[in-house]
Amino acid sequence: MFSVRLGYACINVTLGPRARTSRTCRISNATPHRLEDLARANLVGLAEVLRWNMAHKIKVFRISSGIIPLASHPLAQWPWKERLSREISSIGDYAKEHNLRLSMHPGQYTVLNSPKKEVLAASKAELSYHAELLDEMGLSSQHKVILHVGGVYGDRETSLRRFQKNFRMLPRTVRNRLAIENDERSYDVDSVLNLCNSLDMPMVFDYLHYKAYNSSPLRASFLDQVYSTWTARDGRPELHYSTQRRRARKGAHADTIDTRDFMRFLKILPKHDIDVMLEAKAKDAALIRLRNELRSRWSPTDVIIE
DNA sequence: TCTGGTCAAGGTGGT
DNA sequence: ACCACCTTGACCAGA
Repeated sequence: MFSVRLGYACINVTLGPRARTSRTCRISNATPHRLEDLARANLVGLAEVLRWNMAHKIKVFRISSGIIPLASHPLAQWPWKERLSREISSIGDYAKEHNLRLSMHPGQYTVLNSPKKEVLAASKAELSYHAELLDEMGLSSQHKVILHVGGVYGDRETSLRRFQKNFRMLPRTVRNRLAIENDERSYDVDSVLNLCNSLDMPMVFDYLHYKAYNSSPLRASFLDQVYSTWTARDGRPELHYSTQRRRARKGAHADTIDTRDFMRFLKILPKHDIDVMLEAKAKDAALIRLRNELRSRWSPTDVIIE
């Protein structure tokens, strides 16, 4: 018997615009006062989304990187941690009280293995912001910041070594938060698994990226190796799952999750508790639809869908 | 109130 | 060489 908890990323489409969590502004309009108003409104939105999630028994959620707008930008600095400490810690308290799993996923501009020192510096600042936000919430290192390896720059091996070197230079508090995810064209599951083993980091397995990159069928023994990168400090393994959008670029997310395909995926899984982050354009609505369909069409004896 | 151009930012792949 | 695309759309000026 094992448990699969479902989650979704960043946006709740049911609650509507009031519960947005990524209000932002342009650098040209950014003042400390304005940034603070936006961030505070975003945190109110996040609290509302988390309450909605609890009312719908959803315990896994990705916090938008835009929750503190422009947080790592050198021209938009203000003491957000002090100014919003009450709001941030109250969200953390709520998450701990209800045993929520929160994660974050910096965007494509965060490239830890870039050969350019300005890009590396900006990436370090962005990773620190992510880690500091979760730290301020008082959340353990089970609440992850999930990163891709980055660019290839014509030489995958050298670029992997540069990732290792730069990773080792990060503060411990940031390193303990990080997990690495396979992508759809540069670093496949094998290279990310090797990298994670060499750095003692957990690996996030992304199903759609795997399918886009690899032609071989997924095996439970491979997922066992992925799961073994997660220690007690990291919590249960987190996986990403999405359905390919029809007649679209390879790797494009569909609006919803294909239920039959997800059922096949469940049957492959090792008997181990996990969290699955669903990446679908319909967000919370896609999660609820999938969960309802699973419950009505399938009565497994060894999996609990939460 | 709506819309099209633009926004902090990097790297890749298709033309 | 240029452009669209992506994580996670959202802002804003001009109508």
